[in-house]
Amino acid sequence: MSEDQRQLFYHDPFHDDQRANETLLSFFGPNSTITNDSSPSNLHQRFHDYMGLTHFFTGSTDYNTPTNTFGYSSSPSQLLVALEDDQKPVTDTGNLFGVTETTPFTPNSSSVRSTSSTEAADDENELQEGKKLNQSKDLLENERDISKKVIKQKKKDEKKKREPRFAFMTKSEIDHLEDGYRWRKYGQKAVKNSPYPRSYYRCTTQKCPVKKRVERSYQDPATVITTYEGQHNHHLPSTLRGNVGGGMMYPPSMMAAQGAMMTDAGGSVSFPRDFLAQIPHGFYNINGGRAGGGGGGGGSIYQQSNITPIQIPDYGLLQDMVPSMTFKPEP
DNA sequence: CGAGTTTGACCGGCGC
DNA sequence: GCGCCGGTCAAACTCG
Repeated sequence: MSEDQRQLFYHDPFHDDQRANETLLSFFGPNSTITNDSSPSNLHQRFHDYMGLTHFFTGSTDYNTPTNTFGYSSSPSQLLVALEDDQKPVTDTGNLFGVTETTPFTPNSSSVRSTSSTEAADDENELQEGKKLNQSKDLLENERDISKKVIKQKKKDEKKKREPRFAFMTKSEIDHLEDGYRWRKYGQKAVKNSPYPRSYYRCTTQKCPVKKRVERSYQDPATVITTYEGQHNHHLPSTLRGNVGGGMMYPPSMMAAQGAMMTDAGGSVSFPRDFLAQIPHGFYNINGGRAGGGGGGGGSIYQQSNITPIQIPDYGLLQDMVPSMTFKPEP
């Protein structure tokens, strides 16, 4: 790997701060070797490397797949790399976005209460009225204290056990890339050593725990680093960009690509569909704004999406890796 | 008027 | 203990 590559793939987007455990992974998986070699065998290898990540992406429920997490981009951008929370190879499936373990917390007051209620019963027989009042007062306070402590501890634990994260870099002029979900900005902070601020977004869907951070790389201002945290517990908002929640909206060229790949021998996976579905931002884009409005005829991804091809140093263009996709602009 | 954004304040974790 | 920093809150504001 060249130094450039290393920087591109292993640069901590958060400036190597305490989140050093967030490792930048190649979009094609940690073990993939990405070169400019676009020979069929190599592409096959790339594909399988990628599919490792794809399987990781694929959740058990529809809305937990990155397909839905990322939704459908309408921003002119291009995915560069993806990174994931842990350094370990991406092998687990379906847990990328945090999975399920968000157990709703209820302070353990029931046990506290049962204890206190028995004690209170004993007290009834043994203590005088005033004493009883004082004791129950104390008990109440104790209960409160315990609850507070439990809540504090729980919060601590929750912090330790951070939501899984997934981050990726895109080339985009737009900071906040459209991904099909609705986000509410709840904060913005200046980033140390960077002229560009970091924005904090929360999914606007009720009780959805997903957050995302968006910041521009100070090393490459054209690069936007997006970090998702948590897992959507709902489908894509159907009101957004037409019926995105309901079905795929591939451009004709992609459908063609899908067909081409699905007939490909040996592949047990429906590559283009899966692949495209996993692409977070910008490979195609229903845009230049709205899917519903765009309308119109077929054409290339570029034509439909404003995607500008970019050359990543030392890497092939992504369309080299995915030759079945119609990446060339139509004349 | 509701939904989303802005922005200063606040809080907790962490390193020194 | 103190200061720094990242993350979040919430009041004020904007926009459609």
